[in-house]
This record gives sequence, structure tokens and C-alpha cells, in this order.
Amino acid sequence: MADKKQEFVTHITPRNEDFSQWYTDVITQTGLCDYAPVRGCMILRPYGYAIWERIQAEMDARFKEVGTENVYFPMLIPESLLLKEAEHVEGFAPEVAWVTQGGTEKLQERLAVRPTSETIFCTMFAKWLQTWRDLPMKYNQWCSVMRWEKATRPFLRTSEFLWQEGHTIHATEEEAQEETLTMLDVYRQVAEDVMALPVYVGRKSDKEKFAGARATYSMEAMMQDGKALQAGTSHNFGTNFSEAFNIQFQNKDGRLEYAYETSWGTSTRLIGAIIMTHGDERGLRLPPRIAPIQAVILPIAAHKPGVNEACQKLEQELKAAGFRVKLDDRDTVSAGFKFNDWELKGVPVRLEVGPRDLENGVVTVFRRDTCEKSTMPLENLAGSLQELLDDIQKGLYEQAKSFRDTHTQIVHNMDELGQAVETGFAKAMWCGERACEDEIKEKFNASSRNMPFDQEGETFGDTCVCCGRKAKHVMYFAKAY
RNA sequence: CGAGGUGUAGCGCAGUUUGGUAGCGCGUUUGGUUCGGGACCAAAAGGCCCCGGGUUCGAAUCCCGGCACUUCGACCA
Repeated sequence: MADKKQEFVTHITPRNEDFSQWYTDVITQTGLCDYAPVRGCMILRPYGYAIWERIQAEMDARFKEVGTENVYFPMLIPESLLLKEAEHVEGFAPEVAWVTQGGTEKLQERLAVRPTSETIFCTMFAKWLQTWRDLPMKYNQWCSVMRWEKATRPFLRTSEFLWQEGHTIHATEEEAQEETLTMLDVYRQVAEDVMALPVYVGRKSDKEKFAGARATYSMEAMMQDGKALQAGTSHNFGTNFSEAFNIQFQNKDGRLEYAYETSWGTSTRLIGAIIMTHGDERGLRLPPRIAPIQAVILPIAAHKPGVNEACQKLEQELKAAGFRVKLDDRDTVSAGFKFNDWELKGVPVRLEVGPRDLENGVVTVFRRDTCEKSTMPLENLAGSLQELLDDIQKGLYEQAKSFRDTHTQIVHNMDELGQAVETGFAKAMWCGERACEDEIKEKFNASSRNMPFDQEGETFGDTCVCCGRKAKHVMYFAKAY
């Protein structure tokens, strides 16, 4: 009988059996997104989009706190603009989609569907910037971009994806560097404090930096298969683009100067990071601060007197207290079905209200992180719910951090490095030469991720893990998404 | 873009070897009974068998060419 039942139940492939398949199963079964009728594109369904809206809200508020303003730029970029910065063109040319025709007429100049908007921002910055008094300009836009990817996966890499891109210009090199690092830190905060994703922040190698940047910084998260996911980047362009686009201003001494520029971005890929960091055999586990629904209220034996009323009252109370709650009053499915459904969707807390609970003046509480059941007094539930949510938030972070830390190994030679990247990150001393990165890529299919800021404090040797010559940097290496 | 796998009802699949009326389970609809861990009974609806060519009296099935998804590589947020 139990076997027969199992066969009807939606099945998620166990993580240790096939992590990729597990990821696909979770995504399709939770209804976060669906495949679009366009190659490589996905459709964000309500629950998936709600998570994105939560990410947006948390990010956007912090952007504004540090003085960023939102703008919107067109999706199409004339080819001539894209060609202005040599390294940038080279980096993006292979994955640009082009509009060549408008209506029935062929265009004089083809238009790129933006893969990123540096060039068009630069064009406008050049027009808007006159004097040092105009600086800084700190703009951000929420939009989608398109990159003609060879292989796509929902959330991790899609041809079109939602993101935010910040573009700022500054009067001095120092200010631009400060902006670059400030925004990276905003990303780190949202990742760690809101999404419960422990991240390594640091600088990228020249090989891995953004096309056209002087320096790229990233935050790198570790997925449960030990692979790295670049979860956000922040770039310092120096005057690289300013010179190509002639973004100049008159300084206090009356002389013309090039502006210093930055850009920074995060995308719907973050949703993939949440799934692959916290998910388990039952599906998603969403950290309370990012969960669209923090607690679901389930009436048990709803036909019994008082149950529905109690649930509705509880819903009102918790909503009034500022929680994102949902009352699941569907009468078409059984309680057991709902249990599994909300566990699959990763709702952090389930509150069951049945006749037995009401008799005792309690609710039955299920926490998704540990899958433990307990009871809490119905009286002043808001207070204890907040404590529980905080505990879950903290627990998910700690669990992810502990996984990451135990899967990060200090390595001294290529054998150890090769071993380490099979299960996680390798932390190595590196000479700074591209040849060594290439060799590591060639041998182990692992790439350099980033270099910790505190290089002095983190140093543990003086020879390169690969070539054995003098080491210059501490570098994380990993297989990456 | 290279190597494999898969495309049949909303979902999961059988049928393809050996061509001959389109099947099963779940889900859906309607009615009833249930309701504390994926409920039960009854009746019903639902198909360009991925697309385009070919072979044949006849193609889901055989042949050719596409496309999509997926896994593993190369490339990238």
C-alpha cells in the first residue's frame, strides 16, 4: 500500500545521486519557472517572481541608502557604441543578439539587444557630465539583458535574464574604488544576512575579470555539490571607458579630467544560488527573510466548529504584525497533501490549527529547516513566530557556512588542489600568472574564483601551487557554474 | 559548439524491435463520502504521437532532415 502511494507522489531525485537532476526536479516541481518557447529562455512563474521581488526589495533599499538613483535605459544599443571600447567588444561580441530589421525595412545600423549597458550609459554620461559639481552620478537600473548562451540552465544561465546593473562615475580614483567595494559589500550583506548565503568576497584575476575593467571583485558562493557560483560582481573601470567615450569634466582647478567609473550587477542567478545552497530531499528551504511566504496557516479538519474562524483570526493577527503569511484554505486537497506541497515550496514555518490545538490553546508548528514539529501557545504567537523565524534564518546560514568551511581546503600542491576541487574549494598560493590558471583549468577543469582582501592575514606559503615559483596571492580555485 | 540521452493527454510513462482502430497511472471536471502526513467511490472530458519530407494500400512505429529539452565537456553572470 505504501509502495503504491509512493508511485503517485512527485519524485525528487536525491541530491547525492544526481545533483543536476535534483536541481531540475526541484525547479520544475515547485513551479518557480517554466521553459519558454524561445530557446534558452525561461518564464518566471508567480512563486519564482515573488522571490525575485523580495531580492529586489532588499537590494533596492540598500542601493538607495548609499545614494544610488534608479533609471531606465533602452534595451537596444547601436552597434557603433558597442564597438568603442576594444576589450569590451571582444568580450561580449560572441554572445550578442542583433536586431537588423524594423518592420519591413532593413536597418542602416544594426542594434544590439543589450548584453550589459556600459556603452550606452557611457554615451549619456559623456553628454550629462560638465563639471566636478555634477559628480558623483550613481545610477542603477532593473532590467533584463540578453546573452546568446550556448548551454542554458534555469536561473543559472539563461539567454535572457533579469538583473540590476549599477553604473557610477566619480571625480577621483579613490572614490571609484570606494564605490566598487561599497557595492560589493552591499551584495555581501544581502547574500549573507537576507539570503543566508555565505560568500567569499575578493578580487578576480586578470583572466577572469570583466571585459574592459581595471579590476573586478566578486562574491562566490558554494553549492551543495562543491561547485562555485559567482553570485555578484563589482567592477572598477578607472578611466578605461571614460577615455573611449570621452566622459570628461572640468575640475576645481579648471582643467579637463576623465571621470572614474564603476559598474556592478546581480541577477536572477541568485535564486539558483538559494535553491542549490539550502534545498534538500523534500525540495526548497527558503530563508525567512527572502521567503515570499514566511508562514503558511493550515486549517486541520476545517469543517469542525471554530477551526476556520481561528485560522482567519490568526492570519489577520500575523499580517497585522508584519509577517508574510498565507492561509491555505483549499478544501479540495487533504491536509497531508498540503504538508508536502508547502514543504516542497520551502515555506519556513507551517502553523497547523485543528480541533485538538484549539482545545489546548496552541498551534502545531512545523519548521522547514529541521522538519521538526512542536507546539506554541496561540496567545502572543507573533512574538514566538519572530523568534522561530530568526532561529531558522540563522540556522540555514550556519549550516551553509559549516558546509562551505568544511569543503574549503588549504592546498600546497597540484595533487591536493585536484582533490580539493572534486568536493569544494581549494585555497592556494598562486604566482599571479595566467599560465598557471590555464594549467589548473586544463588539468582539473577548475578556475580561479577570487583573492581574499586580507592577503597578509591569509597567506600560508610562499610558492605557487602550480609552478612552484614565488607566490604573490592567496587564491580560491573551484569548478564553477 | 562537440559527445550521449529523451520528445506520445496538464504531469509521469507504455506502445516503436516485428507498420494495421491511441493506451496506463496521476491530475482535471461533476456528484457523493471524507478531512491531524500525499483520502475514497462513481461518472465524464481530454491526443497535429515534437516539426518537415520520404517509403508504403496503411507510419507513433521504417528512412532522411530539422527543432526542443536534458546530461557531460568547451564558452560565459
